[in-house]
Amino acid sequence: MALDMTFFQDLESRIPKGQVRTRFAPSPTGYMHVGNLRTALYTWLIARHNHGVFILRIEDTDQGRLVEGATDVIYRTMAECGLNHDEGPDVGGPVGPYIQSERRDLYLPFAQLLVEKGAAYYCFCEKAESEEDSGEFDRADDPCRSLSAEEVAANLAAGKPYVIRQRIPHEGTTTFHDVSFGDITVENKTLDDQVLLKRDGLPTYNFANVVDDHLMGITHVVRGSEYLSSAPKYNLLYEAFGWEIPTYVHCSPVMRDQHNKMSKRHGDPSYEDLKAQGYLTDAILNYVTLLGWSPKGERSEQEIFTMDELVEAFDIAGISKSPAIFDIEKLTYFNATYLRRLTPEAFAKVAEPYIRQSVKNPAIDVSAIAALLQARCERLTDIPEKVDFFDALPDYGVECFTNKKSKTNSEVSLAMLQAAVPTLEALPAWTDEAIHDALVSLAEQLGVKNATLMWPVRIAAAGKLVTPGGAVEICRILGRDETLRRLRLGMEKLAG
RNA sequence: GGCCCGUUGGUCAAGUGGUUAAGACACGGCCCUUUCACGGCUGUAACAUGGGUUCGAAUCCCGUACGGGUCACCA
Repeated sequence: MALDMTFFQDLESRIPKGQVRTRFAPSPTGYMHVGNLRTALYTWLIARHNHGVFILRIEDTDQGRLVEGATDVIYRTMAECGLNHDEGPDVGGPVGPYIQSERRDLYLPFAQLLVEKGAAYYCFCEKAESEEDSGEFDRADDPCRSLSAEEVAANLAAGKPYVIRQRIPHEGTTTFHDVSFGDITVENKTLDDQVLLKRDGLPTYNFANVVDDHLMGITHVVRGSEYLSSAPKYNLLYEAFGWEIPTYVHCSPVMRDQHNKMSKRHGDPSYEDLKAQGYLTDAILNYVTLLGWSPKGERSEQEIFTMDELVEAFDIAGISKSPAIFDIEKLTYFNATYLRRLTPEAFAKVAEPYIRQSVKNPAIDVSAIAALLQARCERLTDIPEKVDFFDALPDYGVECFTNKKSKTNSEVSLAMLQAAVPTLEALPAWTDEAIHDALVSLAEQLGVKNATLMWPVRIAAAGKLVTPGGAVEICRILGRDETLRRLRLGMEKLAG
């Protein structure tokens, strides 16, 4: 079964020399967790920083774990995050196909090539019998490892099912290099003769990776540190093929706490969950990038980066070795910062649906409320409960009128409202400025500090201790009639 | 259990033999102020541990502890 190597040589010739090529290769599980997102981000960043090519490859060699619509989640998330790929299943490219199941016929010849070279062998053993959980790793030699060529040929001719295993040397050590972990050496006797080609003819993840990464000209392999221990076997494979070994970039996991990785199982949020919780994509990306990576060079006090700035600054050497705990508090800080940096118009646009969740009254100016909210919310989902009072005056108690710092109590508040109502009623214009000036000068006339007048007005207008915006803005948005109605209601409460 | 990896404040982290051991989040205080925020200023807080090497170790070596990963015809 001769392999047409000229085909592959031709493929390689189509990849420009020296071009940095990275790939994000998820298996379609229907869920983009934070660790995955970060890996995708780093992979993309490495490609863009080096003006290279970013490839999306779908690894679906596990027929038992296919999830309906799962690739859509991947495409959607990548697109939403701006992690655009240059080559992939949907956009094509010179080294496709980009879905492993569509490349299934490719792997057998390579496995056979390895057999010819003596780096792999056919194994006809029955499927893993009783898990003899011996506890200790014991590389008991597979009997098929020493089958003669004739025996193999006979078994093959008899149509016996088989797998192809990697033949790992008994002696010596293997060393590989990782960008952040440095050189790691292991003894070959601790490595097992892993399966390369499964009984169903599909490659295992480890084999498909080596073959595909080579055929796709991948220069930087970015993946989770859980693959660190299989890296030596990769090197042995590359060496057997005579292929150039790519640069390895292993990333430590994103943890939920000291002991556990972030996981769907524990209810940790995925990218989509975070979106649903009111987090902005840019904030998530900024935070996640800094979770396990830090910019080189001058100490920066600034942690807010645009994607362009990240592309510029991203340096592989800045990736850290130790696991990082995901801190929702800090993500929230980033989100708040991004929210504040939006233009007022952009903020109003993203905030409107949330404001409308509790403010149904069409007469209310939503953009005016948005303006009050912009410096006051950390997550978009905080919004509805902050502005519900615009629609319906809450049932509040008179004790709300008492505030030490503003020097108000029930008695004072009643007097203030009695003075405020006619003043506001007589106002020629209903604007922030007009209301503000009128109330401030009223306070001056009454010989009280601004707060003494503003506090009762705000309480009566909003029926809430804490509100976005002050008395002036709230009255303005409520409108004259509703404001006066509420202030009079407050007076009744205080008088009664 | 074997093998591999990791360990700087509560969290993210800078640091590659000589620093008063950055910075960010969170937390405390002060200022601003019409509530709450925003903003500004400021404070508390760290090199897991024991041995070396060295004139000098967060930085290098060895051990210990703790944590993580891996040991599939899953990825």
